[in-house]
Amino acid sequence: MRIGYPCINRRIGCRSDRKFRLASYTEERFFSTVRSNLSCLRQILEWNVMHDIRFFRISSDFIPFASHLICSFPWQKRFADELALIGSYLSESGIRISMHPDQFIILNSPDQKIVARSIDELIYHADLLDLMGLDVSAKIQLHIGGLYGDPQESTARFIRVYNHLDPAICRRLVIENDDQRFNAADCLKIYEQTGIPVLFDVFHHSCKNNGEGIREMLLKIGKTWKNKDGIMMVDYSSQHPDKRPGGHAERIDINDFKRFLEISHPFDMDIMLEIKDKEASALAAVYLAKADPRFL
DNA sequence: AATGGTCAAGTCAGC
DNA sequence: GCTGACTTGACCATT
Repeated sequence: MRIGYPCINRRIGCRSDRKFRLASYTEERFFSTVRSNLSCLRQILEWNVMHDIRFFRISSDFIPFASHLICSFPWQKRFADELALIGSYLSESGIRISMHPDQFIILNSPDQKIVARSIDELIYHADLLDLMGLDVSAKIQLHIGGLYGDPQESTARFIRVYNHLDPAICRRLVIENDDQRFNAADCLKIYEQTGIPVLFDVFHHSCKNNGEGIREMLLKIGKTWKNKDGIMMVDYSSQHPDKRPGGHAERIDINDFKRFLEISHPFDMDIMLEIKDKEASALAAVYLAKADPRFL
């Protein structure tokens, strides 16, 4: 079991998700931003290793505008060496990576232009992980998309698009239940028709479910991950007391997390903490897990 | 130097 | 039909 956090380390003093405005795009700006993101990612990863955190989500902004028309810079070639270097560090340190394209990436949109742009963005994600030389256990997690007033047809559209995707995307893509539209059971149905592993978001499941328990879901979902995919990834968070249902907590609720570990024991999984204070909660979670020999 | 409106992209609920 | 949430800060024009 690994524990990780997404994209940002708040105490290290640099960011690997720096970007800039489209209006100020220049090749120089692009180049220097990517270089700075590369250098910071390395620092974050080293900090993580020092603190026994071996699961990390790389921000989709790592290469800003990578899939945008404006970006004609051959970043794949220019940064191949640097990316390979990061990749060997990841492999030798046993760090697992995930990526999570954001809400604009929708494969089941009725609008072909949106689908085409989304696929371009997924190609960028796959390219990045490929250039790092990571095996296919490094995953790209995506929600199914919109309902468009007809969940069945929207699901069918997702599957049709998936069946025509580049294999470079397919081998890394996993689908995640969301808190409003497609729940874990919906994802499992899509798995049955496509074989796409399901990434279980425990918190989203508590927001939208068909009454299934967590253990029951973990048992089913664990089977959707084949050997080459690695052990299942799970997203964990808890409810922010003041926000709408689905709002992520500011800090980890350590008792709730402990309960989750106990409920999920002995399933082996890598847990991504989607909590606002990032590495701080990850430290607390790792500390807790280490204290109990059942979990490590 | 400080400020505050704005930022590539989509969907959907709520007004 | 428009705005805000999702996420989230930081960019950048204006003062």
